[in-house]
Amino acid sequence: MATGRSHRPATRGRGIPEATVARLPLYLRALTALSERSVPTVSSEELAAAAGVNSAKLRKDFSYLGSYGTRGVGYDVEYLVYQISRELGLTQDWPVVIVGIGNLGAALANYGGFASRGFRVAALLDADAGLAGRLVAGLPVRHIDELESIVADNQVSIGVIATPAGAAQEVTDRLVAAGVTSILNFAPTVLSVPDGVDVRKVDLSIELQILAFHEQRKAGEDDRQEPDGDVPAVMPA
Amino acid sequence: MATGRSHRPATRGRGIPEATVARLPLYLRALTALSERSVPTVSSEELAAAAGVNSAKLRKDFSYLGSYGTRGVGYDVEYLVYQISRELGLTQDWPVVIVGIGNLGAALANYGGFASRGFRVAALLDADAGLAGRLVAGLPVRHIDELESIVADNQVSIGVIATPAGAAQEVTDRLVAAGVTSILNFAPTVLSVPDGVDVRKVDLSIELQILAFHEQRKAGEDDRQEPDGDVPAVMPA
DNA sequence: ATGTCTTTGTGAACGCGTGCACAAAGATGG
DNA sequence: CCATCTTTGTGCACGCGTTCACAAAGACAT
Ligand SMILES: NC(=O)c1ccc[n+]([C@@H]2O[C@H](COP(=O)([O-])OP(=O)(O)OC[C@H]3O[C@@H](n4cnc5c(N)ncnc54)[C@H](O)[C@@H]3O)[C@@H](O)[C@H]2O)c1
Ligand SMILES: NC(=O)c1ccc[n+]([C@@H]2O[C@H](COP(=O)([O-])OP(=O)(O)OC[C@H]3O[C@@H](n4cnc5c(N)ncnc54)[C@H](O)[C@@H]3O)[C@@H](O)[C@H]2O)c1
Repeated sequence: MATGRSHRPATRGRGIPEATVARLPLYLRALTALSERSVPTVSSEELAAAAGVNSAKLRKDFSYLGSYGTRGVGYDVEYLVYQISRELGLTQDWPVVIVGIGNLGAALANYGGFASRGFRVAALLDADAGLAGRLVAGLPVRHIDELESIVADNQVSIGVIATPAGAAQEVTDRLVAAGVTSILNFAPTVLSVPDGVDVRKVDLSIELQILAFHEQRKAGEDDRQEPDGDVPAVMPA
Repeated sequence: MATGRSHRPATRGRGIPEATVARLPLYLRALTALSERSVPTVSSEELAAAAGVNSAKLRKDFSYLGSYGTRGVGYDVEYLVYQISRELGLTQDWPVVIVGIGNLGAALANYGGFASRGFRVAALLDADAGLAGRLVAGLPVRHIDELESIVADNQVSIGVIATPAGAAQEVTDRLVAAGVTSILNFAPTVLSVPDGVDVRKVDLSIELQILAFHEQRKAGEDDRQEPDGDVPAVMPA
């Protein structure tokens, strides 16, 4: 596994910073709303406000894509929608499989935001044979044993995992072996994958704990109840 | 709104870096698993592997909490679980309300990971009068008009929004007015809140788009089908 | 054509986060 | 009590991301 750090001039032609990539969908959403209202152009200031970011940041982000603005006027909404869509790869169709059709998996299957951006649910998979054939969001749940053939037949490259944590690594291994190279993981586990496979995780529990941390700090600034004292002396040997 | 940037020595006493805070729940999860297996101590190397991070990073993270390790041995699992829990504010109970009990909201209500870390669902709220009284995960859905009294009576400081995007800002305003100061938002919208209120968002659609970007780049490295040429000339005036 | 006014695109400075590499701490064995 | 060996805690350097601030580009009016 070559680290490949030596060359790579930080920011180059196709080299869009990760932080910028993460914001492009945000801009796209704001632009789509403007497009639906038939707004022809927006300034970086307006668009930044709509997306909830700093305008200088937005301009720098766009500068990585090229010079698509017109000074004194702003950005052409339709053109920018197209450019960002193309950059994100949304001009093509992305078949997705969802594995684990329980509470969360079913909610995801019903989620309209999937189809709206070129993501098509190719199949719903579950290990529970009792679920097989049942319709969820208009699609039949299929047995996990069909995973390999479904991924191959539909050229699925993105998998969503909504199984219990204990099954997530096994499912991941099967997805990767079948040819999936991007995984969105909702199970609270660290997944290990080979190089070349991307994993992103969504973890509700972590988000809540981060909120709790800040919440506690806010409260502590007023109360200042226990500076340090009452820590149970559970010190190790 | 004072920016308050001038002083603030980057990292101080209670000043734990945000990136570290975001990793503490990860460490806590790994440590809890070790605790259940009655493992007494772990080295930074082992724990880092379990949490999927670099061991130096883990040690630096812990150094912000204090010196809880023993050189030559490692960290005492139970003690560390306690320290991290305390730091995250998980030694106390956090009542939470979930607003919008549709597909996603119901899945969240059913999620076991909530209660497991001191988060208690105080109420489920929905605007649909038809849902009122119906049991979801053992709790009755209550009408959104009860929001203010429920938040006040239960001292709720954390709210979860799972309504459609169009309703999210209005719900946010009501939550904030009622006293909620932390919001976890699942609706695909930018929320504006007053200073002192924290918002974290979970956005499935954005995650998928980020995956698609990298997926496209991977494919492009082999194919290199369209270098630039066939871009429709939709250039603005 | 010329001037004014708006807004982009970016150079530069700064701060945060990451990871290396190592000195010091302390456990453990003789 | 000393030597050895493991593992922590952290100084340091580096790179990424953010923000400021401004020159230049260009629209638009006269
Ligand atoms: N429900 C939530 O709001 C929520 C929130 C955050 C995270 N999560 C996580 O998402 C995951 C799913 O949550 P849920 O509430 O839907 O659980 P669930 O128990 O309702 O559903 C899990 C589904 O996965 C299936 N499954 C189990 N093993 C499988 C395997 N090896 N292959 C394929 N399918 C398998 C089960 O048959 C079941 O249908 C869990 O890891 C949970 O921790 C859930
Ligand atoms: N389902 C998913 O997997 C998923 C994934 C990502 C994001 N989201 C987002 O989460 C939100 C909910 O998704 P869903 O699939 O559960 O939708 P849903 O339509 O099933 O549920 C929405 C619920 O909110 C209630 N509601 C509407 N207006 C309200 C108001 N003003 N106050 C209180 N309740 C109100 C509705 O009565 C309904 O019960 C949406 O914004 C969606 O974009 C959903």
